[in-house]
Amino acid sequence: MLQSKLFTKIERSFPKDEEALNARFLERAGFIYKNSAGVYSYLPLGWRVIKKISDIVREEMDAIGGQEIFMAALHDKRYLKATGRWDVEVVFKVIEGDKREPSFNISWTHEEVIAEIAKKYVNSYRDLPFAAYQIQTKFRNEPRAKSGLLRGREFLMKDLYSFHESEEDLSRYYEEVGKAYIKVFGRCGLKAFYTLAAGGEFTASNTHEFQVASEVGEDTIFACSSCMYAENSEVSKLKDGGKCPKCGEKIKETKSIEIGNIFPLGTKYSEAFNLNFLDKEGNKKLVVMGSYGIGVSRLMATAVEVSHDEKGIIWPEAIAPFRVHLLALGESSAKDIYNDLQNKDVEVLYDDRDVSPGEKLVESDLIGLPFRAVVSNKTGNMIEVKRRNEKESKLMDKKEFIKIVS
RNA sequence: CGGGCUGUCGUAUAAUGGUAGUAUACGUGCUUUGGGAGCACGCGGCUUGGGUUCGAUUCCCAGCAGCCCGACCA
Repeated sequence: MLQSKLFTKIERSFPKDEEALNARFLERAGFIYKNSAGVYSYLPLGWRVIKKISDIVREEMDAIGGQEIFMAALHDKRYLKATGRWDVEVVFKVIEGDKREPSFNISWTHEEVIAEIAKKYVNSYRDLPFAAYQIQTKFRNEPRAKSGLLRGREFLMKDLYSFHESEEDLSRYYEEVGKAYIKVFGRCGLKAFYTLAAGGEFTASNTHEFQVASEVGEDTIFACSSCMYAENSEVSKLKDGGKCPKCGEKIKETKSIEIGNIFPLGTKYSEAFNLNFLDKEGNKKLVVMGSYGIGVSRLMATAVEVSHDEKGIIWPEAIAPFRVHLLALGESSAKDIYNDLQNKDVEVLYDDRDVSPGEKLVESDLIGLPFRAVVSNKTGNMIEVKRRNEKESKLMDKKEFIKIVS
């Protein structure tokens, strides 16, 4: 993409009303736009990141048999009333000025909705197990939105739901999902702790969260960085400096950001919706469910929080909006290199604007693409290539450069 | 929802009870080109309502909005 065509621009200064680093960088560099507190729009650069993350999530969910769907965001009150969760909703009045009681909520989670859908198709043990997921906007009536994209009233979430004939089969799948989640976060450049936690609104049993160590996190965990096991301080009996119950290494107390969670739901929702099946012996049984979430937009913010320097973002390669930032300084042109990269399907942002070298370099650091390639009258026929996470640049010819970034 | 702080050109800021300034962005022209270039000209602003006052962007009250702390929470 030509940077001169990008409709967003980079601000000279940080927004005055944001303290959270993810919001400061992402807003200033034009990745996102704040419409209201905790309500953000994704602009071209930001949406590219979201798409990268979503694609990784899709690949890993598909790999464990998840079938992608897209459910309604407006939920009649009967759904949440069936499970006694109607008092925690974000309500929606269908007609403005309507004085009647609200009868719909806007989606904050989909256990009830998918349980009802599943009821239509599940009759026999032969129909189980299966899993379905979606990536969709979730709405939460947060008393206090904060920390940029980390806690919004509206956010993007991947939610996966699984259906089983027994607790044992749920456990099997639950672990499979846990492993897929570690893969997702790893591919996104994040080291996540597999963390024992409480179930909250969703289930009475213990659950697991995926936590990324960060000072700005809202959670406190006791974590073993040797085997990546952790326990949330809400439920843990571990101590800072104690021994990891899994591998015996030292436990450290740390603040962390929750970027995913997995819930063994049991039969709470299938009971509420009479989601039954007949087993091999012809006995009627309740379907056993699990639900599994990844905060897609929160993941983007987390990547910024854990990967940046004083000059800007340092995107993990797999989720960077582009792979290469190509800068033409001064009178020079990098049009031919740009075309070559595009022919090789290398995602490149070409700064072809008529602005000073300093401005291009500063803004390039802020945007934080993995590779910066500079062409100027100093480089001659060569290209100065620098990785965003390294200090030194290298001069190389076009052939070598294309080989490295392809 | 309780507490605190803050609302001034697009952005970031300054001053002021009596004509609101600077930087940057933007427009025009010329020069310039390796870490946010220079000159000239131009465009553009006091969150809303009430109160005090001859006069309020400024002081007071309330609302609204944003951020932070707490409670709550993916």
